[in-house]
Amino acid sequence: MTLATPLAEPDLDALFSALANPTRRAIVHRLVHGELQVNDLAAPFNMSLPAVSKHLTVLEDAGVISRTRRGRARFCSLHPRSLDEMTDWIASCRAHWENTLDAVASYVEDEK
Amino acid sequence: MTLATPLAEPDLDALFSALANPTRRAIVHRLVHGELQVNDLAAPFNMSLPAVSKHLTVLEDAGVISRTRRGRARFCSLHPRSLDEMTDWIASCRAHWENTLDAVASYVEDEK
DNA sequence: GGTTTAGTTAACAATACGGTTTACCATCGT
DNA sequence: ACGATGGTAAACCGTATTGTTAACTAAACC
Repeated sequence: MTLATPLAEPDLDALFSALANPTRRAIVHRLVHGELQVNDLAAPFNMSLPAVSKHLTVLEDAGVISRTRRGRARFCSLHPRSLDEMTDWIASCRAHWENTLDAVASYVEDEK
Repeated sequence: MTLATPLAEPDLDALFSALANPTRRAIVHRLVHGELQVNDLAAPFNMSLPAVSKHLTVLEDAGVISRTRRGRARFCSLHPRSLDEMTDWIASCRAHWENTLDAVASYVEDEK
């Protein structure tokens, strides 16, 4: 039997909460087209640079992006692989769900 | 051109942050096997009933579950459809990303 | 060497989150 | 009618989140 107590899944905590913020999702969508330096990345957002920098830290800690220094600029790039962990979790839900549906279906079938 | 300013996506905010908590993910996983009344649902968790009740409210507001009253019990059931919105968002990222990879690949190809 | 450019760190404020305990309401059983 | 059961609401507390401004570090340019 599977345990209901929430076992530690710090990656998923960080991943889901990283993407729970619209600014951070917009950052991810911008980075999908290729790497950008922080200034260019931050330009369209209506907030201070430190605020954007903090969002980048959140995304980096969650493993969604990485920042590397080149000259005096920092370039941000996406780690799309990290998003797989989330879709895997959701897929595992759906798998169980569909098993349940199948079980119900076959039960109904047996009743006939 | 797509706008970088984060347009309102309240559903995604609520969905991602609903699943950013390990207790709430465990609740979802338990409900995947079928509906449960709040007491049974809450039993394995090492926290008070009001705490679980609040988590259920968060999940309900995010559209992940619904609670219906039958007698004096409240039964919780999953709305797996709601999870699609998240996977759609992630898929849209991946689609852009793969377009970018394709573009790079064909660029490299052209260079040869 | 001094100044500009790029970005982070620090300190702070307001609000949200996640838990508690107590009080409450509604339903069932006797 | 009354007590027990199932669950939510209210009030509260500590911590985390999201933003601000000001100060700082590091590379680039003249």
